[in-house]
Amino acid sequence: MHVKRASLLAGFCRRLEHRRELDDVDRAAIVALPYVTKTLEPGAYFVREGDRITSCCVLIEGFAFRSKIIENGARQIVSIHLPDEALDLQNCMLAVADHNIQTLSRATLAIIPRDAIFDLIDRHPAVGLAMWEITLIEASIFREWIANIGRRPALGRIAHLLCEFALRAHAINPSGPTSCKLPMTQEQIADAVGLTPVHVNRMLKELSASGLVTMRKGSVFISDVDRLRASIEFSATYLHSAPYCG
Amino acid sequence: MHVKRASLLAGFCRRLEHRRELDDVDRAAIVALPYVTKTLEPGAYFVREGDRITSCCVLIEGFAFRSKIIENGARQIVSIHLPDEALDLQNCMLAVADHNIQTLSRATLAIIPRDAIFDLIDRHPAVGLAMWEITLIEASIFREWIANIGRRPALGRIAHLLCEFALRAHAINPSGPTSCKLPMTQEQIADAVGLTPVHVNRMLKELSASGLVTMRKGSVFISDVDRLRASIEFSATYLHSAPYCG
DNA sequence: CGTGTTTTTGACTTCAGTCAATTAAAGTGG
DNA sequence: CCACTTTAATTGACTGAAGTCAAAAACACG
Repeated sequence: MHVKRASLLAGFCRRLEHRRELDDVDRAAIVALPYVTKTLEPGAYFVREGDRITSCCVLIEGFAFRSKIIENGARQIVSIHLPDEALDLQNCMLAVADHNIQTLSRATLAIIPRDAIFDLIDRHPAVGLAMWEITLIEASIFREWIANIGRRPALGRIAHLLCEFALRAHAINPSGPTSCKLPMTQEQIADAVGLTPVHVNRMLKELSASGLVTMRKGSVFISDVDRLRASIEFSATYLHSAPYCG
Repeated sequence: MHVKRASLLAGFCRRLEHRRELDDVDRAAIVALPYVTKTLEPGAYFVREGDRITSCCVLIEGFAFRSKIIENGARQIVSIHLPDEALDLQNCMLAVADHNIQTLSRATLAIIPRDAIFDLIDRHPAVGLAMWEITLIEASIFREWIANIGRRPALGRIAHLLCEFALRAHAINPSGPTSCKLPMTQEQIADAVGLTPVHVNRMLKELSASGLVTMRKGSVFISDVDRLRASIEFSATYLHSAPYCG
């Protein structure tokens, strides 16, 4: 029997199918997308604000985040990305980047030429719709972050971030454990929730004292997701997600 | 000569064309979209978190905003809408609303059945792409709001909100004056920038003392947009907008 | 081991929140 | 047109959550 090497885009394809029913032709087209892979060290930039975008990256392995730098030099992280997510559909469609994209951990990407994406959308409307929906869910997450940063106290903000990450991570691998590791330093968490690293440290220690998380080696381990969720009355509707996320 | 009554969607159509070249057939299809109009009083809700969405509204006249309510009852406004903008393409595509939509001032809407939108996208891919781009720009604005709330001090946050509004308002009517009226109470501004009404009042008085704004009757008048922009080094790249907004 | 992050701590400051009362506007009805 | 109600804006005194600074400890890693 002939074994065909699986495209690294299979996971991405699965994510799309999650949103919209695709047929074999659609699936084949996604998996046949041309790409080159690249592996980056933690913290490496691969898109900077102002860049003209000529390709669209799918995160194959590892974690990444997007950020903005404001006038005074402060950084705000605006989203965190898990494997099999498209990192800059947003930038790609709009041609010029309005934010930076960086790796969190060591990560490998599949870099797809912009034209190939447009071509795919053109020939496979269902795929285009699925991609649109994915960007809409990202927008929903942005809204939740606005509310998180704008209206929740420090402890709740951090807990919310951790919950969201834990749920999204679990959604990738529903059969796995619910506890998980978020590979972010306290400084990065601070930049994601609009606090200072010192204050994040104080709050994390509180969560740690309640046995909800532990910290080690530039990562936070979320040990008791359920209790963490309950403690902040976390609602996952904004993730518009598959059943196991509701 | 036969005069055809113009569709109220002409402005919306123009907005789409701004993003993507459309042909006469596309244009005709947009303008021919079925709709009913509705006029709402200030503060009226027309979508609530959790609603199942069966239609998509275009704001014809007046202003509107979207908001979320968190566990403790606090409200966070996540976006502000101007005439000719689609108010819930986002919700519409995702079927269930993750946030509320309310009018700011008295407003009239064109309510378009969801199916008609899907049909339009289906038959006119260029229109679909233009709509997608519009939702992507909204996402870019969400990111900027995250950075605004997360990393700017109170005065800068408010000034940024005012600048953004002034620019977007001016973009609708480039020949008009740059000064403009934002029909929001100080409490609403507070909910948009993640502050308390009391503190917004203090900051607004500072801006007012510098001659940048005046307040009257539940509205803020932005009198000197250029100086306001300069004072916070406002950059409009995130609006991905037509030349006159850059 | 030594070096550079990352985390932790403590003392101190400040920006923004809270509370509560006052004033000012806008709208209503007689 | 004026009392009457309501909503929005304003003020001042006080509090407190989060920021700042700076130094020490703890890792992680070559």
